[in-house]
Amino acid sequence: MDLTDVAVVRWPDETRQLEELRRRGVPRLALVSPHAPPFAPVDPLEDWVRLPAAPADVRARVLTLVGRAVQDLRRRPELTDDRLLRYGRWWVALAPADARLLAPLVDRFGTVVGRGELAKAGWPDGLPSRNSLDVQLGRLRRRLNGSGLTLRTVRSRGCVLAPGT
Amino acid sequence: MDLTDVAVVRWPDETRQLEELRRRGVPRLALVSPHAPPFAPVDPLEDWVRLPAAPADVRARVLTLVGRAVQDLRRRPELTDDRLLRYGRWWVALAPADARLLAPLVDRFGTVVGRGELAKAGWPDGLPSRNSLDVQLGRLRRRLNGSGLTLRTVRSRGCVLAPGT
DNA sequence: GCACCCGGTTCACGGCCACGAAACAGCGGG
DNA sequence: CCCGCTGTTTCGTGGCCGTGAACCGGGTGC
Repeated sequence: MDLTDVAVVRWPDETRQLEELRRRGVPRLALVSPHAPPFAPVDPLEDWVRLPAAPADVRARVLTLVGRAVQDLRRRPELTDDRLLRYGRWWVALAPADARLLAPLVDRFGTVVGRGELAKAGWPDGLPSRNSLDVQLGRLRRRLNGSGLTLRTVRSRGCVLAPGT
Repeated sequence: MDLTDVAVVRWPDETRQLEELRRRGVPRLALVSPHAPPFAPVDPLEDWVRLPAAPADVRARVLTLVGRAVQDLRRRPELTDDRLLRYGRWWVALAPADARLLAPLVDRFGTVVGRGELAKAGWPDGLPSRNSLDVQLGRLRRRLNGSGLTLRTVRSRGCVLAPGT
């Protein structure tokens, strides 16, 4: 996600294109003609600037939109079959145990997954020891360092994987 | 919520005021000096316009901010049954006691909940001590720090959970 | 004006228990 | 042979929650 992912259109000349972009949810900047009435953005992924405008100002607005779009893109992590965990640009290769453990957490991203369920997912035929789940969770946590993802525990309920550091 | 609820500051001259407004979550528009570098909004409740600007343009941007602020006020917190409290992007895991106590407050968001009701919700089988409700409320308050939610007391009436800092 | 109380806030403390980190050892694959 | 993966143990720590006490501002009665 970078500058080129923001659409820039003239307004009101390119109203049709603008509507198409809105429909597709593309972040967009309207360059408003000198004598046109003021613009009214329909969502935070839309901005406008009155012409004539300094290139630096246009660029700044585009950057703001990129920032918001990235926020938005960081919706969900993705766990592939070959144990790659992706989150935005970031990724790691996971150990088999970590991947099994993570599957339900990614699946129910942002909501609580009970310890029982985690245990079942990580060790389909019975937990080896009462503490190994905690240890494995610790390792998983360490592996998520710098990812923008957090594995937080909800005491006596389970764990939740969510955005945040 | 109307035009007057949006703060307008000059930038970079009134940077201090701007920071205060950010801290308080007030929607704000920066009027950027002709030769200052471009501005970088920190959230969707912040916008900017390069001077000189037509009054109609400034007004349009203020209106946009008002619209977003209204959206923001409409937001309600959500308390899941595994003790996650969400409010917009923000969330916490709650302790069991906090969750019980919070339930009626979320339920009747923005209106006063009597102490008696709170006590009953938090301790279904009798309050342990005269002051434990207050203590627990204090802890809950602390937990809501930075959430955009406030737990305010209405003397001799009860408490109200509402947006604000 | 003064003492007093009432409702509310904050602090520190302690017991309990769930988690979490570190360290070590066995295993297996490249 | 080395390294990464995984299980096990041990110990520490930090969250949770009740309790007592100090404190504070605003009434209220004298």
